[in-house]
Amino acid sequence: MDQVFKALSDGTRREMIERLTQGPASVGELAQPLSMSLPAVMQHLQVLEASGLVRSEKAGRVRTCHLEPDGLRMAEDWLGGQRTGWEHRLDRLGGHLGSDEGKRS
Amino acid sequence: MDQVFKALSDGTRREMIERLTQGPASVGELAQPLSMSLPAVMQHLQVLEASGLVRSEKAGRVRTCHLEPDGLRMAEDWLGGQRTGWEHRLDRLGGHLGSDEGKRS
DNA sequence: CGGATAGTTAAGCATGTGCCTAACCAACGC
DNA sequence: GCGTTGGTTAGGCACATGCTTAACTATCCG
Repeated sequence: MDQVFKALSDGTRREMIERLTQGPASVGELAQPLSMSLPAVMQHLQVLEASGLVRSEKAGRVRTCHLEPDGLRMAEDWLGGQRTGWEHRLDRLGGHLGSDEGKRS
Repeated sequence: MDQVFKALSDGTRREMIERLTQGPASVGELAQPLSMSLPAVMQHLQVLEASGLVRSEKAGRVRTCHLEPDGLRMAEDWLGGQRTGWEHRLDRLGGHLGSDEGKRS
């Protein structure tokens, strides 16, 4: 979990993820819009893989990376859990707080 | 956004957040279960406040901290957006497999 | 007032992070 | 084979992070 949020805490890595939502990409393709050396991209990629957010396989001399959505979901679940826990507490705490009610996802 | 995920990327800070879902707490109360000096907790608190996830006010000599759920929701939304974007791509791809004539980005 | 309580500031240290360059390896294409 | 392309490894540098202790301020309580 640490690793997931740490991976997400860098803007460059989030850009890479956004790129990967549009479909798989090679390391070079990931690097192209990033104005950054290839080794730097590699390191970001390693962080993303260590976190479980991204997986990649090498075919020939090109490594193809794709998203692993379970990782995103895990982070999303933790966040949602905290938020709903908080909302639940407010419920228990007397329901007439009024204005922000009935909204749930 | 960077700051939100950076704040969440540390286990100690996530513990503090979990604590705060159960209701407001003073700095000392936050520090108690953390086996860590008070200044260290202060620094974590500053990170959390800078990220917008937590807010705190000082009354007398005690500072009371509480969660700011909009921050959590923002992070959750980004994650959800990526995931649903990815799922949507899979949808488009499911109709006619094998033809990849869409966007080449 | 004077002491205990709650927090804050300052300085310093060890380690981690993000980037670079230079060199290296492994497919291709001819 | 030989050069080119795509990726990888190694080493290093600048700065950020997470923590510490020591000293300081500000409130409360008797």
